[in-house]
Amino acid sequence: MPSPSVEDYIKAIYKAHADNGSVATQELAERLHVSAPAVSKMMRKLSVLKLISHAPYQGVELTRAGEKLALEIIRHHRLIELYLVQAMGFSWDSVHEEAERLEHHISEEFEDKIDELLGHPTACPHGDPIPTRAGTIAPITDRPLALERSPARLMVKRVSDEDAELLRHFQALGVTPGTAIELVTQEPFEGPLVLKVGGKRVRLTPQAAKKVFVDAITTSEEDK
Amino acid sequence: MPSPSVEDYIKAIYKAHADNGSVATQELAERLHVSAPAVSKMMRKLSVLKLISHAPYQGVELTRAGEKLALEIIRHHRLIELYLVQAMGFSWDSVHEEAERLEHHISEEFEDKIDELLGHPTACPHGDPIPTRAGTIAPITDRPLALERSPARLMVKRVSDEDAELLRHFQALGVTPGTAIELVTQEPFEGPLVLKVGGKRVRLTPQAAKKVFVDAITTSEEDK
DNA sequence: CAGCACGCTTGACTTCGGTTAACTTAGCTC
DNA sequence: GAGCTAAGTTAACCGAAGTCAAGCGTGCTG
Repeated sequence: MPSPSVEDYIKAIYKAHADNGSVATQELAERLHVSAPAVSKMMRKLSVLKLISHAPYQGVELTRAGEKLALEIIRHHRLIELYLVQAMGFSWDSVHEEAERLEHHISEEFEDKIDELLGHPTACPHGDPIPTRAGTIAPITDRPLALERSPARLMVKRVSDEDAELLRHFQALGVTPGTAIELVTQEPFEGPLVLKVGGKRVRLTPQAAKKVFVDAITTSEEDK
Repeated sequence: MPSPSVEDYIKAIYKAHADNGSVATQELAERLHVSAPAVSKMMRKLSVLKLISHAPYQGVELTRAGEKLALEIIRHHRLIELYLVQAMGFSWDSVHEEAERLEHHISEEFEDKIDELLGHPTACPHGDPIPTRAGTIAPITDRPLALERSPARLMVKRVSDEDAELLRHFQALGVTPGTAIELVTQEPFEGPLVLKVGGKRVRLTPQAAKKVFVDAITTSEEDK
């Protein structure tokens, strides 16, 4: 059974890969709040464990075993987040940290139980897909709202879960997963985006809009 | 914030004290499945942390700070156990291990939330009292069933939670906290105790009867 | 294409929690 | 009260995961 530390590294590699495509030593160091040498050393260890493939000075890549482990931890994380929100009444801005700790310490039975109690959900409170037990995950099709350039009707799919402050802001604006919004315009000189959310006009800085992920509205969602 | 390891030692000291009155190095080593030297070293550390007072070769005693820490961990443990059973539908013989891990990793907010969701309970599924947040605990008044010598009507208060097999046995017999039982007799030569539980006669080995804790029946419980 | 800067890795050391082996100490037995 | 035994402690060491300082490698820049 891998240590929490190993799990954190594997998860960070998975996320860096998903976010950037690349996985640099330094980036992992920043994500994990450790020094670069700590990362280098751990990479060797993970190589030996066959969780990554790693040619020194080149990048790092998860093996299938590493990916499965990453997805299992992420599954734990997202199921826990959703359970905390839906079953226990926590607010969506307060569950990330708790899940971050608990994800390393729950049993398979616990995982299965909350999955069952939640009715086999497919997304966490922030809209991220929940991996299956088998180690697969729905592909991401959404794009950052910040990249949308022309007015359009859009569906909020996900928001970044790591900044509680920002999550409260999104909630106050009504920008939450499953909400249909309309991008009206962007104010000049990299100014805020102007949106229509539930009939109200709201403004969102480009910074914040990077953390909101949207998709074109599908016909089945038209009734919103 | 103390490490899980420190918490485990403090909890073991508390329990050894409660069970035996004394706290020997060797006993802690057995309870924690570590070597005696590991205990010795940790005792020095806990002394420095002012969680215990420890004169070498003499026993060890929790300070008030140590006791508070022990009670906080035990509170976590018992609240988690109860939540797993009552809110999530786990069986009472399967929750000890899960609680053993999770007790070290939940936040104060989580602790408060389950306390609230459970309606500020006073006992875990095995009948052990739940310490308060302030670090107090209801005194134990029950005695091991194995020590009862004469026929009597008794109330099951607690059962030991550490052996899942035994818990299933107790459940099958109907010997659970809150159940009134009647001690009929003990068969000769340290034979099993004969009980009446819910109208049925059942037999319990002295070994098992050591793990059941009973009290005289109070008038308010007469209606059972 | 030489040189250099930056990023990555190696090396030497720390802390934490554990081990085994060797040695004290307390308390019991004669 | 001397001596032994069992329990407790100290010493030397290990592995995990981290640190800082120093040394490589890659690839961009002039």
